[in-house]
Amino acid sequence: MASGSSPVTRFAPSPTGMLHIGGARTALFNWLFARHEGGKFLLRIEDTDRERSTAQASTAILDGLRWLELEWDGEVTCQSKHIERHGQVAQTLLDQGKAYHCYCSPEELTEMRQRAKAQGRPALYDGRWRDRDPSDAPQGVNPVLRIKAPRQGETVIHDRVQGEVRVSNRQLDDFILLRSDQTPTYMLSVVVDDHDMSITHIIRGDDHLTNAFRQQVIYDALGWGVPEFAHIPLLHGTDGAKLSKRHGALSVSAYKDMGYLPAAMRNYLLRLGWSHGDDEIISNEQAIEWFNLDSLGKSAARFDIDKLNYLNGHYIRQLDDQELSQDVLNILKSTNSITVDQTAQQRLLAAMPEFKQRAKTLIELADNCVFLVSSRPLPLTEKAQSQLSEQAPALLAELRGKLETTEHWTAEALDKAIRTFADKKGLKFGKVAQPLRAALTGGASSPGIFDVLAILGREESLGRIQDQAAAD
RNA sequence: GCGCCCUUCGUCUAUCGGUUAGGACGCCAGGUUUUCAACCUGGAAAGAGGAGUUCGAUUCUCCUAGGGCGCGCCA
Repeated sequence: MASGSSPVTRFAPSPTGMLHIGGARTALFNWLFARHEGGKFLLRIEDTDRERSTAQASTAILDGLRWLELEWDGEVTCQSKHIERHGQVAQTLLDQGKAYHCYCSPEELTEMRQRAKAQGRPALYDGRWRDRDPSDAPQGVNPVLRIKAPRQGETVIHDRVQGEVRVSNRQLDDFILLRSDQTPTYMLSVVVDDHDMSITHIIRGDDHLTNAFRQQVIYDALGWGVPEFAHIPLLHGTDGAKLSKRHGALSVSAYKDMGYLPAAMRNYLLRLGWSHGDDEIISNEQAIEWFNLDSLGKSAARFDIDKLNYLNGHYIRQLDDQELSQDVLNILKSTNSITVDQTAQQRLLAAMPEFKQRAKTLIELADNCVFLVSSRPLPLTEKAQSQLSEQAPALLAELRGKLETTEHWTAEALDKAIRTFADKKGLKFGKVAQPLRAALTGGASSPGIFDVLAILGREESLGRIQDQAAAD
């Protein structure tokens, strides 16, 4: 049983695709539990399906975990390395009469299931080779090895999330341990590996809940203690359907590309199925301090991008300006083919305190920053063009003359100068600010106009105003 | 078909038999204002349905409905 003072959890993905957010959350919970308990968080790649496993998927999963900053302990284990050991365990089961060979063909099994379904019985293997004399074995057929599952009574698992779950053994059949090519099945491999790796807590999606019964049967046959189970509810897409690739870009790397922060992602995922009273914004430290299995919910949750956006905005505002401007710089370089020189870099850094207040994602932040590093003359959006119609060019020409004489190019001084200018002209401040904004940014919305002016600097600002001002 | 799991505002959730059913996102209104955000204030918004247990059920039990998962020589 899971006694002892140092729990060991594991995340055991099969390398058949990207790490999606459902898997990411499972990893997060395992990681948090291990960190909270001062135990270990191990990573095991379940690659026994040679057909579908790929090295790329393996790499993608590892990259996803690294991005989320979920550090695993020790070396990554590959299940395929333990095949020999799995075979040995199967052999002892056979030797002890707890497993047997079955010579059924796939067609025979399919027919068996179909008939059972049609008759309203569970679609299970009927155990026809269980007590059959081995001398009946057909020639030239490689048998599979099946476990002798109990036929009476019931199998009970104690789950930290689901409670005590019991099922009649009539619902369990003599499932396969070793395929006809002698390779172990998932059911055997997980049990042996979890045991050999001294896993104390198995935290995984509740799509494995019914597997747990079968695994319990193996544990019992082997006389091994069973780890603690915690089957967490699955994540659903926005529409309530199962999370799948069809429901949008749901791999972890896709969220990275969309400009989400790992901290936001972790916070969001944590609150999907786990709670700590009314707390919503939970730091990594708090999460580790607070995480427990008892506060896990039992029902499936839908993915809600709005809330992720909100959290991401929050964490962007928390981020260090230096780090943030570097992120923005990288995005701008890769997406806008803009040459970002020294001044542009300085502008970005100077812009961060203001600009980070108004972005939900890194991508949005970078978009908002583009005008800072664009070279003159700026392209104008439709809205900017309308702001620059009629009297605006003349107004800007006049304003430019005024600003040229401004001694100190600071937000404070410019504030004063422009307000005075508007007053003298008998204009509402906005009537001056909007055309100015259009000239400076090429758009109709931006952070405070004085900040923009200060960030762009005297020369660039005056130049941009000049571009849109009426000729003398 | 058989089995298991789930069901509180649109969404994520709190509630460990007694609450005006709380918070958050989103939404609406107002404030701030120089645009967009951010921020502040206020508002609308929920116990799937039905039985039972109980002085009293969102909370416990059962049934129904709906949803999910599993039933592979996949993991």
